[in-house]
Amino acid sequence: MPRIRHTTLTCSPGCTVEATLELFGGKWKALILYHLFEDGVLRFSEFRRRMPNVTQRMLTNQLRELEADGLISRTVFPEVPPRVEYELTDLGQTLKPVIHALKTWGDKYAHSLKPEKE
Amino acid sequence: MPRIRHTTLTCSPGCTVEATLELFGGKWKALILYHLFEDGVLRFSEFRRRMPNVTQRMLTNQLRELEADGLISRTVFPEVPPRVEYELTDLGQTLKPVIHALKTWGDKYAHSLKPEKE
DNA sequence: GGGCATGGTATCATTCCTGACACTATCGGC
DNA sequence: GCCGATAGTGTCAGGAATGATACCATGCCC
Repeated sequence: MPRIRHTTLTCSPGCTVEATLELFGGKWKALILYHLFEDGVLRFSEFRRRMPNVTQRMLTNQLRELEADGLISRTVFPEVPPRVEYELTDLGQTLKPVIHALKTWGDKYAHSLKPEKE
Repeated sequence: MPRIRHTTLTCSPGCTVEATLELFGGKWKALILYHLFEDGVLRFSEFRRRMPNVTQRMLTNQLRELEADGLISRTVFPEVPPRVEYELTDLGQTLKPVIHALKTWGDKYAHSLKPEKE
């Protein structure tokens, strides 16, 4: 449903860069992954607390897409009130250096960007 | 004009991740940067050859945004036919490890993604 | 004097992303 | 029997991101 996936990877030598980016290019996905790297396991409501300006619908969406891509797993506990836990899959774990690189760069250079609007 | 920039970086601990992503989250920006890391200096037409399925308008757009963010520089040579060269700024150079991380991950794992559509 | 190359712009359409808001189920506690 | 908590879903709408297409200026070459 989101952007067209380049599964063939034949477009160009740098195509895998594109492909990787499409995995967590969603507006909140990188943040979701980041929090999972920090905390390990998170419930839906814990995400909401960490990311207050994300609507419930968006959060669900992004989580589902990450799940569909095999980066995170979703475990439902049949309790009342319901409990759902999200954590990284093995594949998701491999993204750690990538997210880490993003974070490191951001911490270092984000302040040196020309302000735009806000 | 694009996504709202988080210049304040006060939203959350992982906000810089977001901020970084917004720099090259454009559909073709990462690819542009990648090619610049590979080739050093590129003319407009050389980008077009390397990325045939990007329209001229999009390419111009993305290049201008990267320039506005201070990641690449644009040099016009007053010749005929005109010549314009793009290269990474010092700030742009610092993104190398990030793009590299994306590429490395993609090369390793992109094939193991569930195919979607295409 | 027509065609080509370069590096674009302008305009319009469409598709996709994102957000607001309302609504649902269940069970326990008061 | 009403409220709250949790983890959502459904529908609608607005705006942003992207694409298609056509157009422009210049000077050289033939």
